[in-house]
Amino acid sequence: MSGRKQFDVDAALDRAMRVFWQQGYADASLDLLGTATGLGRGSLYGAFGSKDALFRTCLDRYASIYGAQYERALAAYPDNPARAVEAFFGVALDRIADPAVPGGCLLAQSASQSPTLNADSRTRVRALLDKQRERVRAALSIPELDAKALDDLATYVFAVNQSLAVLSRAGTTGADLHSVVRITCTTVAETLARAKAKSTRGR
Amino acid sequence: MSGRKQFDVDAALDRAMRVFWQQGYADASLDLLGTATGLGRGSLYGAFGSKDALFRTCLDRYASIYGAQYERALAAYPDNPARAVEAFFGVALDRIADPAVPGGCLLAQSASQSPTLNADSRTRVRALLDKQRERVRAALSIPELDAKALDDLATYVFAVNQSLAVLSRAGTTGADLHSVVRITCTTVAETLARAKAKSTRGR
DNA sequence: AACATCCTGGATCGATCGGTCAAATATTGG
DNA sequence: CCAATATTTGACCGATCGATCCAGGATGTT
Repeated sequence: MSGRKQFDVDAALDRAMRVFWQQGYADASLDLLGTATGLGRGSLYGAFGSKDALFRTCLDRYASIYGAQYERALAAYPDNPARAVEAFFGVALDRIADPAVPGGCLLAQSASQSPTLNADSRTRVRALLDKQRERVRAALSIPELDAKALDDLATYVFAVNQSLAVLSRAGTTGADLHSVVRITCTTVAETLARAKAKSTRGR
Repeated sequence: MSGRKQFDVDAALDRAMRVFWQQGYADASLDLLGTATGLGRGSLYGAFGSKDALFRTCLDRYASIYGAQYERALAAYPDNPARAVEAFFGVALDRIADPAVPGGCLLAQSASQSPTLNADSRTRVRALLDKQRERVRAALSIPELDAKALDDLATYVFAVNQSLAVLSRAGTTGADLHSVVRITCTTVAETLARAKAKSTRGR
């Protein structure tokens, strides 16, 4: 046995992830990926199998990194779902405003380009997004809210979060995004308060 | 003089528009466009100049068709902005549910792929979207709402509308989209009511 | 030091892209 | 019915794509 790995796989994945993130799947050519990672085509294929497989690995890495951030934010206020959602959006806004990483959201833009993706990648994107929505749903769950209302509210928060990424890519200013979040958070807080009030009244 | 136009330009534009709409700019190849319109490459270039120019013409056509629908909906309830917004979303939901046209929204997905577009096309997309947002702003304008709150609310409605298109492309069900719209409309109605109440109180 | 093993970089493949051009076709004016 | 003119067609171009392959180099064991 000999000839061990001669490059840092994680570092290369980070670079590749950013290329996909910034360019989208189709416009992330192997040349770009190779330049960004400092690897030749042969190395990329040897290490990851194919462009599709590399993409999926990057998706997982992205979901792992930012999914954990979302989870932390949602868990920060276990007794106050409205505040938790606020923190959730804060993660997205911070990431979007961070000049060190590309704009938007890798998952969101992958989803928007879904029809042109490989079937496997499309499935993976869907699964990762569903997981994110489920996290929001769990954080919003309070006894006073029935299942249908909970699903709707989670879908709503999830939808707005997706739109933040898309809008920022389209050129919407950070101030406008904050406005959207502010209104959304108000809606969530009021919806929850209304559910509680109704529950108390009906008791 | 002789040799007049031998094909229906509008019909060809309709076909081309749907190809861009369904495939996105990059994946709408000239072969696909040619097959869809029944025209050869030479004809396309003779009539429209370039792929970019054809795309922009399709953008304008799209904005003209659906912009008019949005405008009609918003104007249907001149004294009730909340109802107007409801009608506005109704147009989007109907179009998304219509099996006769591709899913999503040509402008929304063009915006989401903005970074890979030609600079001219990108500018055009931005302009058309700004126009749409301005329409919403005008419909929401009531004396009791100050400029900042009006801008924020218009941005919010605009953002949710964009997200509907993106989400539907990503596989979100029509029922979920309706839920998002319902919550959003409630928010708009309450925001407007709150502004009116505050204005009366402060008088 | 010599060997076996794997990684690396670059040449190369077939396919497809947007765009161009000349020959063939269709239409209109005389 | 013929000639003039514009349009349509399909072959073709250079560029770029994802993917493959192989010779050469780096690495760790013996």
